[in-house]
Amino acid sequence: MKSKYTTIIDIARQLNISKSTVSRALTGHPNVKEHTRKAVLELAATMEYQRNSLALGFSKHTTNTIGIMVPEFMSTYFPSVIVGVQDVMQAAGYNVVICQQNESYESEVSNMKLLLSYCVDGIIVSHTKETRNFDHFTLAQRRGVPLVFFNRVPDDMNVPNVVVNDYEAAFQAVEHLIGIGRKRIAHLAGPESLVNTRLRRQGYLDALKKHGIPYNPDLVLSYDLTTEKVKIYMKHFLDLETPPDALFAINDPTAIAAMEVVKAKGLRIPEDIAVVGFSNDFSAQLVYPGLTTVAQPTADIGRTAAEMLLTELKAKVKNDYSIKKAPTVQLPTKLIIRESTMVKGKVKKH
Amino acid sequence: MKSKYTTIIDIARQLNISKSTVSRALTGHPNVKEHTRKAVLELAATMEYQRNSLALGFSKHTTNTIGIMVPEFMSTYFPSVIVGVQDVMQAAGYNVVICQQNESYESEVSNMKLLLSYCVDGIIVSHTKETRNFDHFTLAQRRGVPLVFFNRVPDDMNVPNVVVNDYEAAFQAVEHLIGIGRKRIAHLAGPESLVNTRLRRQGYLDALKKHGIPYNPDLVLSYDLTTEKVKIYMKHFLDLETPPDALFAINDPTAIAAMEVVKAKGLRIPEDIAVVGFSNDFSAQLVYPGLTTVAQPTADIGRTAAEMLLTELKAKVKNDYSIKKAPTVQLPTKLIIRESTMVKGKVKKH
DNA sequence: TTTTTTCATGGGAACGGTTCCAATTTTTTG
DNA sequence: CAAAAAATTGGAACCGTTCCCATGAAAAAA
Repeated sequence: MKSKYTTIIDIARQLNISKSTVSRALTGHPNVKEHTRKAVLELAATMEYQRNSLALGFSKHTTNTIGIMVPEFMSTYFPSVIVGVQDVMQAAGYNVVICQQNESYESEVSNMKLLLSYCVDGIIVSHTKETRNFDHFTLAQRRGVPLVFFNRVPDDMNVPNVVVNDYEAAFQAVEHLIGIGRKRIAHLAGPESLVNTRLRRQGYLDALKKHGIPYNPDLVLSYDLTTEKVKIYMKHFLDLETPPDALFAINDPTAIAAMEVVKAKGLRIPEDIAVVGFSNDFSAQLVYPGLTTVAQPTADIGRTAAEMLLTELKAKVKNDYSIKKAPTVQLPTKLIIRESTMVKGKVKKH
Repeated sequence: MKSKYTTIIDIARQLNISKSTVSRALTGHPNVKEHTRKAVLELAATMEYQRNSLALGFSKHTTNTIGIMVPEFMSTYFPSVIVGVQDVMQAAGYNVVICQQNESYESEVSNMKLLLSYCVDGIIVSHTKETRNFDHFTLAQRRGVPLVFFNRVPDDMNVPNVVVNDYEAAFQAVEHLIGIGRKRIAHLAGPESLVNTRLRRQGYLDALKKHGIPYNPDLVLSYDLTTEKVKIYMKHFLDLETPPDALFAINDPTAIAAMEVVKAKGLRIPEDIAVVGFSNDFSAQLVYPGLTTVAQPTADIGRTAAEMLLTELKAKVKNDYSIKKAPTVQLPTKLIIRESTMVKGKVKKH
């Protein structure tokens, strides 16, 4: 049995015209007689004709589709970036397919191959916490498929990217903790592989230095972003001879998991330990007490990344393969102060 | 300039053999001399050959890729279903692409066309709250592309689906509210278009009936699942002459938004108003007070849907287009009782 | 050694669409 | 009304891969 799909050949046969004419009629080519065009369009509708994108992409080597790949989406950060991306790309007439690596390097490589083998026109991506080898990304570049990174950006690739000033934001966050009188500020950092980890930690270190607080290596731990580890490390902090009086966490899930430990131990937030997170996840406002955190303009990050990709796509069409420095856009963050760092009476009442 | 992609023809030319042999060597066909196979594989590696899935899918009319489409992913429900789906499908050797409708019918139709035009082998889907016309889904069926629905299932389509017993779960949730002595139980229902809305409301109604509580239409409002509306409707409930003493919300985001209103008004939860949500979103345990809710086995829902799709795909290969009733799998829910309905002293201390 | 079978390879059609070029028809112009 | 120009249409190549069929070579059987 033949395929159930209607093809332009089926239409051509029925109308006794050539498939070229059918193709022209369907794509809106000017040189088709009105009468013919109408007949084709009508028959196409009744036969439920739908253009085969595989055949099209195959022959044109371009698909009008872009991919976005995110390492996870259990927090609201990545989903909301995606919504921003879809916003812009759909308005520009592009389709968007989403891939998720589940924080697995292997998954990332295979998703990348999937996207490339389907000839997407461009890819917006944030890499996993495991990624140390970037060959699968440079491959895309060699193939002429433009990439735009956001949030997690490989530091030795010349590639357009959208980020926030992690260093500055972390600096401010820690300065805020110092401002409310904290001296023993612990830091739960992320995996070394992420730029964010390094930048935020540097911000932490420099804020301490500026205010004359000596750096205490016992109070800084890098970890792999799994909930179990937070619990272990936070317990470790609390069991120190002189435990910390504040925590700056690499992100909100970390902060929230740490808060659980603090509360379970019967300590008060912020009185005993003030806590600051990062990214202003939706849950930051829900948790008790409300979590002070660095807000990122997630939807804007998505929109900006999408616009940068559109620029790349246009440049590519014009064959403008200039080997200049790839653009970086830095969007502003904002420290959102909530109860987890409000000491003087001003605690939200429930 | 030629395409930057390496093709089997490039390899064939370099090795001075035919493309058929190259193809066979690459796909692991048995009838290739070991010597030849090795040469091909080596050259393919050095030339960074990567099979063009468009050409492949185009010629075979099957792509080894499935699509999953979800209406939104700002809550943890859908992302965690997706993870379950990926789990099973990747193990079965399938690629997974994700689409998001953003609760827009238009987006749903265009995503559906996108997936079909890319010849995905099957689609797992939950429709938007706006969807009333299901032609874009029956089209897939007519094309022989198997569908599996979950959570939001069109009620007049004979299609495999994975659900929970919304009716029973709602019944239990409301019975629980009655059990703690509530008589004026309000219900914020979802849009009429969703089966879930209707089933959960029926559960609500029948629980009231069973316990001899007369149904009060003033206490039931259907709404469109937008946060602004919750606020308006919840205020409306609280301004009633005799306001409700409990709320059963269609889902957790609704419950949480409603709780905001209650707290802003200075009322206590659960003393003045007890609240129950649905789905056990990650935020349900974070919000203060902890939200009583109906837990759904999200990852299992995803895994089950994926397995059903695999069954469909196998049946299709065997040409087993039996026109029997499509299977429905109902997975168990569990009422998670938290502080938002704990009256007798047992309130979690912070 | 001859015949048969198996193995390895090459050739070419097919998949569905676009696009260029040539051919035909229609329209315009002289 | 014939010639030129423009509009419309058909034919064929092309995109990368698989797969069927044919062919030739090598191995096994007679």
